[in-house]
Amino acid sequence: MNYWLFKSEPNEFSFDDLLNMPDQTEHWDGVRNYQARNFMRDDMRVGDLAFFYHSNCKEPGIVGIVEVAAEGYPDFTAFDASDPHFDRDSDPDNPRWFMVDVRFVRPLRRTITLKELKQVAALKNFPLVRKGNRLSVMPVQENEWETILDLEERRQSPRV
DNA sequence: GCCAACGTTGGC
DNA sequence: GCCAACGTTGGC
Repeated sequence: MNYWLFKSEPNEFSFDDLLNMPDQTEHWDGVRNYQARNFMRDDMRVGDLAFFYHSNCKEPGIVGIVEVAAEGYPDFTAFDASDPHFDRDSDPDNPRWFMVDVRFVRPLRRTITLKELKQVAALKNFPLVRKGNRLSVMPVQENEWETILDLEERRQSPRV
């Protein structure tokens, strides 16, 4: 089993939006980055757990946990000329972009902010906290996953 | 294959 | 709203 992190802008699609979807599940469409695509197409398995991260908002941070509910399959929004993520070069017979389905698991007890994550020595190599990072889907190492869950139980920025 | 130009991401 | 950092594109 692997761990992941999904970024989303809450004014586009928030963790609460996922909670309100039928079956609390939604496809993760619109990823147009090859590295992120490869994770979804090749590496994610049903039951993998992931953090849900709110980006480009007032308080960027991890707000909840989701699970992979369906493994990689073609992102059909790439074939829809009316969709903002349309890609005329993605051939339905040889799709360029893939997505998975994610299902709501639980909210965190509190938002773990990017600011806080950046202060944790054990997360030094976590791609999310590295300067200029733009990956919207990324792996989380098991020790990083546990470090972050430990932070959840604390009231404020710890020294790790 | 190099790299400048461009568009996008996303924190601040 | 600004802008640094990044990935992609396309001319050569």
